[in-house]
Amino acid sequence: MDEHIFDKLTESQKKAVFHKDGPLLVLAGPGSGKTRVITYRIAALVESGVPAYSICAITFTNKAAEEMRNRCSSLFMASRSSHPGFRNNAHVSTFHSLCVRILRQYGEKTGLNPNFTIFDTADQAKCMRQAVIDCQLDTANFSPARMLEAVSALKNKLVDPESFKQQAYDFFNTKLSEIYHRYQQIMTEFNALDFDDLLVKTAFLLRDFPDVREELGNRFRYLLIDEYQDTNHAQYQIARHIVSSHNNICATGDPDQSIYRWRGADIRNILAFEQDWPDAVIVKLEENFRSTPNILAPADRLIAHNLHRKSKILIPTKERGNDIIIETCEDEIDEAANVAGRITELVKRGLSLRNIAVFYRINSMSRILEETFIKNKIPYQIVRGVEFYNRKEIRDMLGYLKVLVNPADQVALLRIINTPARGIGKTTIDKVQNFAAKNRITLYDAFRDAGKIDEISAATKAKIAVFIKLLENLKKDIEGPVAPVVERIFRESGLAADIKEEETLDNIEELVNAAAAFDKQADKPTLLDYLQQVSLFSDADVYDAEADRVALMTLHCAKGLEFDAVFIIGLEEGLLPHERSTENSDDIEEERRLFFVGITRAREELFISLSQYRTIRGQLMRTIPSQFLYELGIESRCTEKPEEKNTGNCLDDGDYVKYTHPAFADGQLVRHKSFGLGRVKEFIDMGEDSIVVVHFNTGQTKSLLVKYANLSIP
DNA sequence: CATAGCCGCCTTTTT
DNA sequence: GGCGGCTATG
Repeated sequence: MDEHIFDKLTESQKKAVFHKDGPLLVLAGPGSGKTRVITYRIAALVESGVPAYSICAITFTNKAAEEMRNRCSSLFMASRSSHPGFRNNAHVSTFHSLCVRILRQYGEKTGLNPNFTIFDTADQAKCMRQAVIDCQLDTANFSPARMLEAVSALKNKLVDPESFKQQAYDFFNTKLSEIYHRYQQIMTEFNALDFDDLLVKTAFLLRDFPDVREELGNRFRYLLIDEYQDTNHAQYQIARHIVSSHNNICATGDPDQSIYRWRGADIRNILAFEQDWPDAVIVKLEENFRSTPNILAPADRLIAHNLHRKSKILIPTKERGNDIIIETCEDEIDEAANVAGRITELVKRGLSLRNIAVFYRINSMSRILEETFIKNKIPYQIVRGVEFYNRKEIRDMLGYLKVLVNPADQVALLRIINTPARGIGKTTIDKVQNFAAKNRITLYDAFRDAGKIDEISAATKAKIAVFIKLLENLKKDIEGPVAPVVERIFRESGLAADIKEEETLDNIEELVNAAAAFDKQADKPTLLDYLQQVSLFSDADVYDAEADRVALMTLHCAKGLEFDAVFIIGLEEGLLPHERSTENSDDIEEERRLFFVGITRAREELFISLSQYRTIRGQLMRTIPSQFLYELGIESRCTEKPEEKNTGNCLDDGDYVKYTHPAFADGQLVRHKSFGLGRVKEFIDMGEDSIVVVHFNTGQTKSLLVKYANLSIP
């Protein structure tokens, strides 16, 4: 490989890229080239004689993995010496994909059937519902979603049902431990794993089987982990086990960009790296190559408001650019129109749509944008959760495939048993389920033996027999490439005949295309591999960065991406920070990091907006500007909007707004020196003279001038 | 047993 | 506002 490939790296980047063996932590701010360091480090390792197949790189999303694989191969393409097979040999994937691989190979040691299905949130909810009912509890008090959240938190900390039972001290936790236990039982019966199980089972496998640990350590001599700040405890343990024999771990991350605490991400992983690996070399990347100083400085001021944080320097390398523009709009419709107008303007100035993105806090905010963009003929793509694989026809189709591969998957079986309608209704299913429970067999086997169930009429038995026959026939030819199998099953299952709308058909076609793409990249495609991969696929992975369309996505999805122009909308209390995160300061800090991540995606232009009114759940609400706006520390001029119609869209009728006074949200807890604790009843936004009405615990209600009241947030 | 329509539930972020 | 589950009706 030509030496000059590495020439464009900075000195500190080189230090990380050419680091020899042993633990290495790359602490780096946004836009400093972390991911680039990993890619080049893979190249440098191979260059120094390390076989590519002994390198394992972990990324946060499948999309990032795909990109890294591509970048690696183009790096090698650019070099004079070729490294054939490199692309296929280095393992680049997410933690979850790696775990599937490990479990498929070694899982049987723990009694795991390798044909397992991976359950998504909807499947999980069905099982959890059953678990709660089986524990004789009410799904109203123990809502399945809540229970799943609690169980997930336990799994992320690697707490199994048995050890949790030991530490469950009160009523709720005792019940939770029963539910957790039952839920895992059900999952085992169905031969299914949820997302968390993939990590948990792998971590325990590595913990309990030194031979597996050793084999994996030999297989992967180098482990590189990107976005280390967002790893959870289970992932941390897996990483530790893999490198236990050689300590060749390289992690990159930025504590200020940790935005997945709610999902179990443990920021301590990155903070304690030096304690975990005392001989670790730390490389800091402090230069930012992405954003203009006009964007970086406010981002820096914002994040400085986080108290639980090691401060670090962000050195801009770009020339001065345009200031951030903050705009106050009438309502969300006005806000969307404003974004559309701005985008039209940017395009006129020569920016291409693929370099523009709009970020928001919650998915539901995309709807108005979508409608507005259609009206204004602005091409866009929404990078959104699960969407595609959540469609009914897709789930039905996958249901058939799953049952064929894993007949124990009862959730899938129940889905397809009467889809399309074949005269097997609830009553019959109940009878068969009872039979299955009584004889301790799977539901699938119970259906196969339905002839033995007396309560079922002969006519229904015949229908069941037809169904079972259908499945056996479908199963006959499922070897080889997946796409033809999907197509055949679509026809023969009767789903095809049942389709009424054009769009549904298009979706199925897209599924077949996805299967064809899978066939193409797999050495030896199997239906099982396909299903296990499809379950890990999501929204962000479908995002096409090459397409000339504006990208719309949540702030969480924006991680790792960058654009010339960025819009962040909905800077309102309750939305950003989100109301569910306003209870404790740790949550607020995470919201602030989220905003920080959004801001630092912008290369040149950044537009931030808020609406004075917003319709939430059908109710028109007056909003309060987000506290984060003040924390940017900018004096913001409300500029004219492109399609100018002066309707008092700017605070204080337009001219000059200085974001210095704090805003209070309704219901917010505050403390006053003499009145003590109270809750905000109302906040009247009048700039410097804003009034806050507080109902104090003493029973009194007071209207206070914010600038004199000196309220603190407890 | 199938279907339609209604009611009540939840609604942050995602692998 | 959207979905899942339940009920009433054919």
